[in-house]
Amino acid sequence: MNKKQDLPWDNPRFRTWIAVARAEKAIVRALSKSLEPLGLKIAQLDMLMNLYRHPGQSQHDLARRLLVGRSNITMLLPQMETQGLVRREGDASDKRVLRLWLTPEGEARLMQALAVYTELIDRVMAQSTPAQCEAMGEQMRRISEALAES
Amino acid sequence: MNKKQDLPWDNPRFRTWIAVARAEKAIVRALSKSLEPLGLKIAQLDMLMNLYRHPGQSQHDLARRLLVGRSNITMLLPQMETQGLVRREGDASDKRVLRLWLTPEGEARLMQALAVYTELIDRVMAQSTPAQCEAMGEQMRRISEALAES
DNA sequence: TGTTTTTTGTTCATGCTTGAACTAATTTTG
DNA sequence: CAAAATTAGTTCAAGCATGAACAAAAAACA
Repeated sequence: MNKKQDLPWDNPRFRTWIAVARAEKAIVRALSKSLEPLGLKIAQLDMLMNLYRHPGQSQHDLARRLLVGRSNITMLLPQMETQGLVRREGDASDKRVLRLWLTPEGEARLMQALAVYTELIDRVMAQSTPAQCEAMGEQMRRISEALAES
Repeated sequence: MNKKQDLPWDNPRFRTWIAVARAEKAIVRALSKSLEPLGLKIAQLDMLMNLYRHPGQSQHDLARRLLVGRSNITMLLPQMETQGLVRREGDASDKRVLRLWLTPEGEARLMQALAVYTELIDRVMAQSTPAQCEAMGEQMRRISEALAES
């Protein structure tokens, strides 16, 4: 009945999760700092990326894709519009929904930010081979699926 | 000059990072929900875990280990003391530092929470072999190191 | 058609985290 | 030893994310 053997620190899966959480936090901090000169926050960059890939989507869809609440989008959008990065337009056939598009300015800023972003990620993951990265990404996607089902 | 080839979505490392970030967010949400019945937030559990492994450490050390600001510790501690989970005591030889210990109650609560925690992690990572987990953890630790150096 | 239910977006109060400014204690330096 | 610099912890205001309550619009239903 050695209690220590039951502690999660001896559990490989648990130790891995701790490492993931710490690395994620460190990357987020580093990315925040790197984006500062561009006048962008991570949440804003996430929005820009999503709007680039899914132009004209509604606020509801955007919230779902970003895994945030709808109110979050509402609170964030005015800043983006003020900066001239995003354009918001009412849907013709459904007066409830507002559809979102990147402005040319928004797309340009996104490209600048992506350069910074990929530089950081490439640097940070440089010590893993592409195959190792691919394997890791696959495991992570399985985790997301496992949690989405429940 | 195909612009698309420069986009990060085609970059394996970048795609891996996106998967990591999404999985991390999903796990954090799930863990939050699971801890609710125990009356613990994740930040509090992190504190308990750290105090279990490093009893008597100062608030400054704790903040550094948790990768949070010192003020964060100051703001969080009163709740923990009120709940009777943590004991705070002035250092004899240095009147600036306050040292922290788990109470028996705190240790008991920690053990309950760890059971919930490991159950979640084990379930979520069940589709990866221990070897795969170990490899992933190793890569993540390398990332943390890469960021700590810079 | 008229009533109920669902959906979209907003508002607002709450809680968490942060960083800057501050006090007190300690260490370093001249 | 005295002055300056550093360190530990606190306070406070600001920024963000969240969820509940709400209004308007649309869809489902009878």
